[in-house]
Amino acid sequence: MRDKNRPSLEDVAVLAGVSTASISRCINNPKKVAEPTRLRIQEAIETLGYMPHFGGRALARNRTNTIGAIIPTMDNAMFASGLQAFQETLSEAGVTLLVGSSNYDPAQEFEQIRSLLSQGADGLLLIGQARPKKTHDFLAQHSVPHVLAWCFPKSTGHHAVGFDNQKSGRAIAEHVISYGHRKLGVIAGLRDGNDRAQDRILGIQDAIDAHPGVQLLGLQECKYSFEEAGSALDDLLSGPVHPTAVICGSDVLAVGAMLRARDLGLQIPEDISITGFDDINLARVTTPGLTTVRVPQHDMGRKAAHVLLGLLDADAPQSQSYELMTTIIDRGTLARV
Amino acid sequence: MRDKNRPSLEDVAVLAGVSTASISRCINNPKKVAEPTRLRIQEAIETLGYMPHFGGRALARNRTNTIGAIIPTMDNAMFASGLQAFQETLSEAGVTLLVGSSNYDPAQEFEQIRSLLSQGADGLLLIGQARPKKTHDFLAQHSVPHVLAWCFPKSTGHHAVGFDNQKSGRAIAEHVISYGHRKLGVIAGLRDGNDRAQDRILGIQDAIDAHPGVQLLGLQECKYSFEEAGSALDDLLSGPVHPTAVICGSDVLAVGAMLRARDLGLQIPEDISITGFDDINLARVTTPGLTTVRVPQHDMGRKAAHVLLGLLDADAPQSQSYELMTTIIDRGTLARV
DNA sequence: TTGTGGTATGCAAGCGCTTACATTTACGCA
DNA sequence: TGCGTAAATGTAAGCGCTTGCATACCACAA
Repeated sequence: MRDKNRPSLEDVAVLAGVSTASISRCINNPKKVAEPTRLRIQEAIETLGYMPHFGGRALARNRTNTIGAIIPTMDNAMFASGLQAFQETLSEAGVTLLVGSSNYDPAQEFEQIRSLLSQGADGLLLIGQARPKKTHDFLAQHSVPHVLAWCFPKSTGHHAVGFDNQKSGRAIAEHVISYGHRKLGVIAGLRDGNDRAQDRILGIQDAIDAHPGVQLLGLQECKYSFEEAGSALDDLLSGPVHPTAVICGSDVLAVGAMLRARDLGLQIPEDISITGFDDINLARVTTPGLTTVRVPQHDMGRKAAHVLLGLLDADAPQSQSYELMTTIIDRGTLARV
Repeated sequence: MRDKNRPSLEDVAVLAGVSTASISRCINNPKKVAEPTRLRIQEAIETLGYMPHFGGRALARNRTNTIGAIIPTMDNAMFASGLQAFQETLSEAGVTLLVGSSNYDPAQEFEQIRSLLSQGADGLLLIGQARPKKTHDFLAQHSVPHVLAWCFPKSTGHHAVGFDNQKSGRAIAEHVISYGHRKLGVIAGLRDGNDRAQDRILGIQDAIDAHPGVQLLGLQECKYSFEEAGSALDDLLSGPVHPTAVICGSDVLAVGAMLRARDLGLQIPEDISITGFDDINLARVTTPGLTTVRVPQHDMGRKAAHVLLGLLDADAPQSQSYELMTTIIDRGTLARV
């Protein structure tokens, strides 16, 4: 099994004329080694091109310095940019990122959790709070340090760095209502297994309930794609009464609806108002710009990394959860009526 | 060091009443174990919630089943979606993805290479071909299996899955010229250390050189952000003669230019034509839709994964390189003059 | 009965690194 | 000079898993 080409600690030790222990110390805790020895060792490492063997190290330390993240998909800029910030922050701390994707499927998520864990992840970043009991049990059984992002559960004992989807959903709906809209439509992501989508809808519903006279003419669920959102808009417009505003559960959905509306010859926002959620790049680019809810993706990623690192650092002050605030960005897709 | 809570092979062996060797075999090669034993073992594994220890396994096998990818940034949907496809494909093969990002900086890339390798990556996905000698030497010294994506070098002995940036750059420029444009401007990414940006420019230059009468009025390099691209457009428009078309090195740049053009009160494409490169979601969403070069991001990610997996599989037919084709997508930002 | 070949399992030697503990060395001070 | 102490280094025992080799067992043929 031994790889003849790869130098081991042993080899370095021989070259430098010291024991393997000293090399190890020199690498992990340079102060414990005398200056001249250290130089000799460093030179040996250099000339041999030595790199510690990951397996050996992980075995001896029972720690990999690796953290896993499982997100629905990197195809949504939302998660991609959060992940980018997450990775950068980990990297600064010398920790490496393992990535898995679930495609919004709890079963796949479970598999990825298993997989990343068996790859030695010391901790995990997970999106949202809703998951099958099986998954929860698994995390508990193995006492996996993990933090949840993109949500902020009030109750559970999980660590979380995110925002309150329901509150934010309510906020954007209130905003729409405050513009005078009374007949609303909603295009949301598939709720099943997706608490973020679910909570946003709940929030919207809250707002509607709080305003007598405001009615929800239709609620469509669909996948996060332009095409599906377009069809959802079709359905919303198929009834006898049309909504004056369509609140969408994500920017991708909103943009899909906008594209379809344009194809139908509808002016935005004159003929129909549309709002998004997330504030990804797309939202800045449409004409008119998309009125949406800004989610602090980078902050979330960065902060989640800090919390997770804190969780793994035995002598760090116990990490907390952080609730981040969302804000409404008014661009041009919401009209006053 | 021993983690009291974590069951080891030993524990399972005791419970199942067999040797550790059988357990190991049962996990890695079930056929080598008799039916009844296998069931007994599986039950033991189940009740203990046993999961193989990564370090032990990596040490014994000298293989981690992990592959690293280092991309400039996930903040660009271009790379994010390629990475998504890459990850999915690896996952199907039971391989886990490690991610590093370089922010277009060769030094950072080198660090990430070191880092991922020392985390045990069996192979690497890298973007583009241009890198410092130091990096090349390092890869060679450690004989790291790797494949290059987003490029298709003709000469080197590297494995690659990508496309010819120069050819594609030339193609889009020819396209623009064929529409009658004679006064061109270019907004490109920073060339330094970025062969994709560089090659695209070379291709554009090729096309210009091949058409006497066509002139390049200005070439701006900038970071991949809307704002910088906007400023670049300003600069392009600051001369006495304005370009009738601006060829951009990426969709992000093109969209940035479009936004600025709009702010300046210019109609696209009547007053100025703009083209992109990549064909990310953004390009479908602008008004009018962005005329751009489609890069098969998903295919590239998927194929790169296959090639890399092939490289690592000792008894696989030797993997090849693949050149993928780009196509020009005509939307609405290119006018005939 | 014995021999033969195949299959199922166990034994034990690593894989490369870390670290508790033992040993050596150097130095200051009585 | 001798002793105590601290700093530097060495020794060796694991960490959990894989795997070549040895062993045990069984069915069948001679």
